[in-house]
Amino acid sequence: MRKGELTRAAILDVALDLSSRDGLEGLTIGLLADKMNMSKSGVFAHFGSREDLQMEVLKLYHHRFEQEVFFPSMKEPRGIARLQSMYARWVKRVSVEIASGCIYISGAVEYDDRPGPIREALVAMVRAWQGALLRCVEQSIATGDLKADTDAQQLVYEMYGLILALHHDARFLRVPGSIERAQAGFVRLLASYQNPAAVSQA
Amino acid sequence: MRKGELTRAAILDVALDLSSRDGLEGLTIGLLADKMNMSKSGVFAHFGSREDLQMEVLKLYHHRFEQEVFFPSMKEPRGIARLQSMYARWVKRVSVEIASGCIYISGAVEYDDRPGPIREALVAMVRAWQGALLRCVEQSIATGDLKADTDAQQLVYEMYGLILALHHDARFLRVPGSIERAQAGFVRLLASYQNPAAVSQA
DNA sequence: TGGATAATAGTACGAGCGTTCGGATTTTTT
DNA sequence: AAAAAATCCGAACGCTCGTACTATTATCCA
Repeated sequence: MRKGELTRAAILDVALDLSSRDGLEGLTIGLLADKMNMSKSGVFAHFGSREDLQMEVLKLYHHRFEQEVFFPSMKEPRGIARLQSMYARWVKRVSVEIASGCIYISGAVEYDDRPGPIREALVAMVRAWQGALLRCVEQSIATGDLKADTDAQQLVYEMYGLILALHHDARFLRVPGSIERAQAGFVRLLASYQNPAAVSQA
Repeated sequence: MRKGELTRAAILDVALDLSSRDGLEGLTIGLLADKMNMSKSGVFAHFGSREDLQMEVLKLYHHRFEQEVFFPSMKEPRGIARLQSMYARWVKRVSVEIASGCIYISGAVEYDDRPGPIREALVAMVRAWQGALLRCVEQSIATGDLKADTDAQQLVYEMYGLILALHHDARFLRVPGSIERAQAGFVRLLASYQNPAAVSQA
């Protein structure tokens, strides 16, 4: 009972690593077993199916993302400070994932046309994150940090674009300095939407 | 001799369709043969290997991208007009690919950690496109359409981000209105970098 | 029109995939 | 310490994949 949960957690940890590299759809029980020095059936026994395994990996990734990016930022005061914290932590996380790969981003490509529970879960998670960003932007408008006529959805859209470009240029093209571009883009983005009154205040 | 080339072209056409949907790495000779009402070996005989087939599909995609986006824009006069044409045609193309998938974008995820000739070719193509955008931006600076202190690389980075966000939100999340967001983002982007003198001129 | 040549089909192989099942082994509980 | 239960392994299954080889059919050129 206890040992099982332990190795199960260890398997999921390695599985998350492999999935980051090769994608959730590239995750293979055979390779996972090798990395764990276990038999295929031994690994398999901890999950009812490969799909269940993928789902657990996805949930684990989601959990870590929340822990590293979302929750710490919620401690910041509402408004632009929290928004900046969210973005900064997001960039930091993706920067680390330049070496390993980001499941939200690779998953978006893998499951854009592959129906099923994995896609549904993934969509829900990304939507939740975009929703969190949206609420934060709306609060920033309410506090007066951002202009009153700010299109919140548009701002979130462009923030997401900066992150996607970071992942693309840094991980795929391996262009140096992409992190700085992601940061500079956000600064320019805020400059467009920021309330002039609040700027001069700060 | 002649009929072979004909069916070969037909195979590549269908292969491009399948690759757009499932990715180059998801392209399968068996499925391709089914769609062509041919045998696996019949299809296979036209290409020395699956990798050669993938390479040909990639070249075909590149060719179509050039025909639809790059070449027509080069007829526009240098400067911001050409840049706008490039972006507009790019958005238009990706808009169509919302249903089918974009190989440049899906390929960036599939081959970000998979070495080999396919990756090399893909990187070269994307770099070439970004290079074309970069030159166009630099010309726009030279003509005075954009501010003299414009960071050309940064502008290209952000343009690419807008397109990636379009593909992400429209194809994966299936959010309506993403095309308009991509266009609005570009307008705002130009407003940031555009030469005030040129703006009042226009 | 015939003979060379190209184009396609058919079959088979070996590898890897997820999955099943029975038994051995270890861990936990009584 | 004995019984019960959880854990893991090994082998095998059916499937799909890319590829190789042979044979048959269709096409092209003299």
